[in-house]
Amino acid sequence: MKPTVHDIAREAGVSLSTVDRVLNGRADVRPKNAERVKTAVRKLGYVRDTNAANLAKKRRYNFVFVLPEGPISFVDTVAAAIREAADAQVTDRADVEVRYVNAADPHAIVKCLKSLDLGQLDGVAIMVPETPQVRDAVAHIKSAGAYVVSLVSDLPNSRCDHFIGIDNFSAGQTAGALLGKFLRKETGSILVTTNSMVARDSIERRYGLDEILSRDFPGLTALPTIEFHDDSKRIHETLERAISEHPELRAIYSMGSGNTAMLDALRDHAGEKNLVVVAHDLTSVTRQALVDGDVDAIIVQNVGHLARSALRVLRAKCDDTEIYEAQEQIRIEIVMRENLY
Amino acid sequence: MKPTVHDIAREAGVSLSTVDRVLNGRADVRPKNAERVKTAVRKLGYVRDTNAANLAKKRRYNFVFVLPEGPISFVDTVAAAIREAADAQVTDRADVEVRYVNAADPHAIVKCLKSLDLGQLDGVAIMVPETPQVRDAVAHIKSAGAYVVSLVSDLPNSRCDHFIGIDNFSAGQTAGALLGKFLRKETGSILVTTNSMVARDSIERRYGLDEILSRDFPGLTALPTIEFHDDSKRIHETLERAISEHPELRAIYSMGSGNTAMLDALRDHAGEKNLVVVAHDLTSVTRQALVDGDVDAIIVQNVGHLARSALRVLRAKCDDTEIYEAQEQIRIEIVMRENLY
DNA sequence: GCCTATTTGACATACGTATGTCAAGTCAAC
DNA sequence: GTTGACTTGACATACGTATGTCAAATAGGC
Repeated sequence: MKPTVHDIAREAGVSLSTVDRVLNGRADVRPKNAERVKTAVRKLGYVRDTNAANLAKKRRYNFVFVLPEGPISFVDTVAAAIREAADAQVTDRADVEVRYVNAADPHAIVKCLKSLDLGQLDGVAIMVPETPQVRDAVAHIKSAGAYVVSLVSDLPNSRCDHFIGIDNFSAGQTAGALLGKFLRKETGSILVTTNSMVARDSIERRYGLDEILSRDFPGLTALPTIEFHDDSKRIHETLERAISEHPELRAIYSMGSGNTAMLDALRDHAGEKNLVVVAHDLTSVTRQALVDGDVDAIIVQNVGHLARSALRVLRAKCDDTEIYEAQEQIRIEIVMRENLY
Repeated sequence: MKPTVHDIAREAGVSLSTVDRVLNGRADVRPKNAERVKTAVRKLGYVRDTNAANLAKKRRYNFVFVLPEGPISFVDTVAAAIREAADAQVTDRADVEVRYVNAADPHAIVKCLKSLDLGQLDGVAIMVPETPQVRDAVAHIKSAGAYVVSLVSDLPNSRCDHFIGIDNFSAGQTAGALLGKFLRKETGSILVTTNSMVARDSIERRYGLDEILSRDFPGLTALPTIEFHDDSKRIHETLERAISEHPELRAIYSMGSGNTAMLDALRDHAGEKNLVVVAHDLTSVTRQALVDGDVDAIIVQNVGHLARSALRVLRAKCDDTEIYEAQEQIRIEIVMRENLY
């Protein structure tokens, strides 16, 4: 039988009230008695029944997700996953709200974070680039007693409670290894594209790619990263030029958002080149491209897992409960047409 | 505010007792009143608070896992994952026991299944091949009110409540696609090995492989499957012969257990051939082989996910709660050195 | 040893559900 | 209209925890 507070009281030779005061820090307790309670807790291996406690407290968890706004289809899939997870039983007692900010504007991000009702808030998951202002806002939220996790892109200098996402350096390595193996005996160059290198993600992926290519696939050269800042004309021109200027072009690695334009351009300009294509993130566009055979493989972080993990981690933090790391580890998945889900 | 049984009673104009009788089928209730309760439930969208109910009932869940015994390292990883999941908070209120049977002996399996204390049992997850006897035993367990899920290998003709595992046909397709893409412009043959084709898994994977090769990679031919029945000498000889007899050999696909022997043999006999190797299941052996570069990619079903999923599904069945399909979907993962976890 | 401030314990109530007892109510058949 | 069988409602208790009230116990300062 699991010990209860009653057992603790008996073991410690104090009353239930005192046990409660120690466990919940509700009033001054003489050090001697506090120590006896703590000893009894350790001795009996007491762990609070969070469900019963939540029942008694009528506990609700208030969580907010802050996502970048704009026409980024990956973010849409994340948002959908959050809503689905919030609806499912995974999140009893949790109210979750999704807010959007202009991620390119640190000021706007901070404004959004400052506008949170810290009295109500239990935790927030944020998916924005790190800036000093964001770092301060995170600290502010934490000082108010709420928990903060970063989602998808890490905020290494902010004191977040957890990071929910993949290691982008490894993701870049994985892409590089895939490209290298797909091009096994071939040599040539790889076109690397992204919407913007401002996002830390792309930078890290690029590092990972370069590292693995130079170490394991010296016959392959990655061309300088092309950024096309939501400009589909630019990607068309760039791709066209790259194909004509680089007859040795063998592959394309699309590192981040903006797959749509890249894939459109690819269809127009590279029909006969038979390029190997690796992209990131499973969206309706990349999904279709996989099915059509326009993309060979996609590097994926499962958005359902991201959403559920963020919620579980925030809850665990609120409950001061251990995080089940094995479950919260977001894996770098490789998806091809055959294991598409 | 979520409606409670009190709200239902008020809405239906009956007493709490009657609501309880209807909700838990505890006694005869006049049809008219039963209908009023059910209507109120629907109208208010009442859902039972399982945590509160479990608290009141002092509910415990009794689950048993039945795994194949013998020196199968994949099974060891599954068992470890089950124990880890059972220890973690994921499984409050659950007692889980792991039993081993000789999976090659249908009689032994049935004996094990019959020996379960059906009075205590709430659910069982079984990882054994399907036979008519097993099918009957499953039916027997179910008729006693316990739930049954199949783990890793499906029992399509038994009336299990759920299957926790991957689609092995798709897994074979995935392996085929990987091999095809790794060998992009090459032609030649692929050696296919397994410990035993008795297991349905291997058969399905082989079908998937053949399907994808003939459709998408006609230049590649899969040789007849070699079974080596726990005989490491046989795999050595076979591999040696295959390499000498098939100069066009390009790759090896190890479909199931027995990777150890296969990899040993590979190191001895195929040093200079530079074969592409795809195997199944992440064990200490395949993990090391990945790191050493002896294997190019591994098709994985995450054992932690398998274990947690089995437990969640069994609970959901016991609670008559909806299964969160998106979460329970076991993915066919592709693991290379770079995204190894 | 007394006074006061602090600490403690006993008790009650609650959360949402389960389950039992027993008296009161309702119904159908005679 | 009465009987007996069935159905219902009121109430009590419980699960493990939280939280409040108030009187009693205790410690420390004198």
